[in-house]
Amino acid sequence: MTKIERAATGRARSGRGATASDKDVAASAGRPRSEEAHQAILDATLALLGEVGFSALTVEGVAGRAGVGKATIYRRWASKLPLVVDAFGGLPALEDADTGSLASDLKVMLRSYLELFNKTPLAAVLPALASERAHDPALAELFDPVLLQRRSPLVQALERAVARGEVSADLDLDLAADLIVGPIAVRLFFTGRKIQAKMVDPMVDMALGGIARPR
Amino acid sequence: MTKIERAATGRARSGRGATASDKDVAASAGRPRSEEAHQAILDATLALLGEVGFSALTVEGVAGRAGVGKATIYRRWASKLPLVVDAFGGLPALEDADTGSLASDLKVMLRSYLELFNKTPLAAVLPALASERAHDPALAELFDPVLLQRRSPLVQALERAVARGEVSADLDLDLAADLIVGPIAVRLFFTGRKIQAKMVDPMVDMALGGIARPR
DNA sequence: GCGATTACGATACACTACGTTTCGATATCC
DNA sequence: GGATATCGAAACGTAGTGTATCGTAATCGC
Repeated sequence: MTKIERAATGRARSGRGATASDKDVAASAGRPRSEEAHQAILDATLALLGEVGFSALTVEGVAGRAGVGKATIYRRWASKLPLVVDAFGGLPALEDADTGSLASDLKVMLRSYLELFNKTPLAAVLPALASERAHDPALAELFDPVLLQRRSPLVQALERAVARGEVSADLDLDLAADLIVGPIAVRLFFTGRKIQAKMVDPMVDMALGGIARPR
Repeated sequence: MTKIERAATGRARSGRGATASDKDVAASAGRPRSEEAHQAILDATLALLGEVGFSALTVEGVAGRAGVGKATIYRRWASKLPLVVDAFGGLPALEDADTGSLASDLKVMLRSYLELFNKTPLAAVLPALASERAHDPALAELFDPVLLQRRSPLVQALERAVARGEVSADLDLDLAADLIVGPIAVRLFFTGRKIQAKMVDPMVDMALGGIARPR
């Protein structure tokens, strides 16, 4: 037994929801899959993503860091890609904020979102997965719903604003959400231009000018 | 000699501008580097990027497609990354359009830009390079200026609008440009949501609402 | 308890691509 | 015509992939 200490886990597999990227479901008899190993693999994946980035990430490296055999990883994920998708799914997403006004909601949410980019390897994961999904339909199926779900708090804030009459009811909320996160995505991913926390207010204000109903 | 037919090229190296990703400048004597090989390599790189994407792109594959030895590639580019950056630089960029109004300029430019994504492997190249630049400062130095220069027509259109008084003179043009391209980037790269040509008008109108001076 | 079953970490394997180096041949400069 | 640098081709060591197999360990059904 290695560095992973195993506690009694009962029926281990039932402890987590299927992620659709698990390679196959194990039979009911025999030794259950180690939940500790599973989490150690995901943790090591995220840590290495932050340290070396996506393309330099190797399954061998993850196995070594997690104190796990390579076969244990391949038993659960078919390749590096779905593994990273799963690890990505474990990263914190946008936290909803309901402060009473759309502008304030957005500013709070985006400020805390920017912090996530400093704490997590989000900036390394997102563009890497995006570049793969174009040529891998199977990956797109895994990745797209996870991604869209991550920005749902943004859409919820917009829906509240519609209910309050802050924005027009016939607004395309999906497009509006893209308008809000677009500048951040462009700046963070495609160029090295840092985003200061104090830049959030003008960004939101500029986006809102186009979204809010004319006063 | 393979499929590359070599014409008389004179001093080959002087025919193209240094791209800063050339590995080293050759001395003045001896056989000059083949300009045909150079172009064949870049063409093959772009073709393969479109076919198999970035991560599945191999230098061996490029050499084979270009009818060139691997050493010929490594003599000019240190690795796959700067090669792709150079090939990326050869892709067509935004075409400036000066129609008299900002809204019209943007709509024309973005519509033709969308066509580029259907004709070129832009969607495969951009996120891939973006994900690498975060962990490769040398790549960032090559990539960032090329990328920023590619959207300069957008900024020029905004400057014309400022001169015409269409938008406020104290507008942050850089941020405004991000607001315009942001939704397109998010939709094209991070999700599979296609962008119809008829969606350009509402996108521009929504962005402009925040950018244009209140009427 | 006890045997059947399954996962465990470790290791060996064939395979592929990388990036380097060597080769004889070829093209250009001086 | 000699010096020099590039050419395409091929071989090389290195590293990671994904599979298979080892003996061990954990859980189930009985």
